[in-house]
Amino acid sequence: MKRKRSYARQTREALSVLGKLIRIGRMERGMTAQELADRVGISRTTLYNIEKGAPGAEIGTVFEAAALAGVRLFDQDDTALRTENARLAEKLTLLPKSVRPSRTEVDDDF
Amino acid sequence: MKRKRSYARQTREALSVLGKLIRIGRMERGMTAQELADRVGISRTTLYNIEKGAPGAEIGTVFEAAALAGVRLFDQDDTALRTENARLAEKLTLLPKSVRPSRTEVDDDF
DNA sequence: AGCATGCGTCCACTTTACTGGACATGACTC
DNA sequence: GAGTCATGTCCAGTAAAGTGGACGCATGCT
Repeated sequence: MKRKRSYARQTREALSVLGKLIRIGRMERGMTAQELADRVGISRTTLYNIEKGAPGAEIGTVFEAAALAGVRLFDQDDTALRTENARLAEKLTLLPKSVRPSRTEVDDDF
Repeated sequence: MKRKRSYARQTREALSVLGKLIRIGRMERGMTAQELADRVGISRTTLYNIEKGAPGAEIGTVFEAAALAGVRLFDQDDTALRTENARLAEKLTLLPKSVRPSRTEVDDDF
């Protein structure tokens, strides 16, 4: 049977960071949670959990969401890894309390 | 209901690469599939699927396996990302057909 | 060669994540 | 303030992932 698991701190942090990267990438592209969820093919609830860093989500959907949000993942030559992520990561601490893509203009620098 | 999904090429590649990194890291540490599975708290079957790059696996267990196998994931300052992975990635193409950690010596350079 | 060990893979059963809907809250516009 | 839109969060039903066991095969040891 499937058991409830515990995760190392490093694992939880990685999940949290990836979730935030996805959220930042999504907002930068002016997508609502619903829009991204539709493109990935999951419910908004699940995307919300992914962005929160839930460990139970399927890795395929998480990676797909990341890809559609512009987050670089593991590549054959993983030199490409940092390029985009590093830029996004700079904004990790700037996450607004309640996030919502501006309706008046998109692609602002929030 | 849960639907069967399709994934972008980029997503499948990321999954495949991560799986291989885990396998390489595990072998470098002289761990059998069973040992790593036990430490993560999953079955050998599931670990096998993860190393194969199955998109359905839970991201928490995949990241945990990666952490225990020495693969660096997403960090707060993601400068650390490449260091270890780049070294492992050099061996991506050298994967032996049938893998098994040598019993006589561990930590060899294969 | 014979034996032991680890991997590749299948299957029926069980547990879990995903879903869709619903409701509250926060933020922006008029 | 009223109206709108996006997010935060909960829940019961349902489909899918995880499990343990089993079997064959490859590899390494003696």
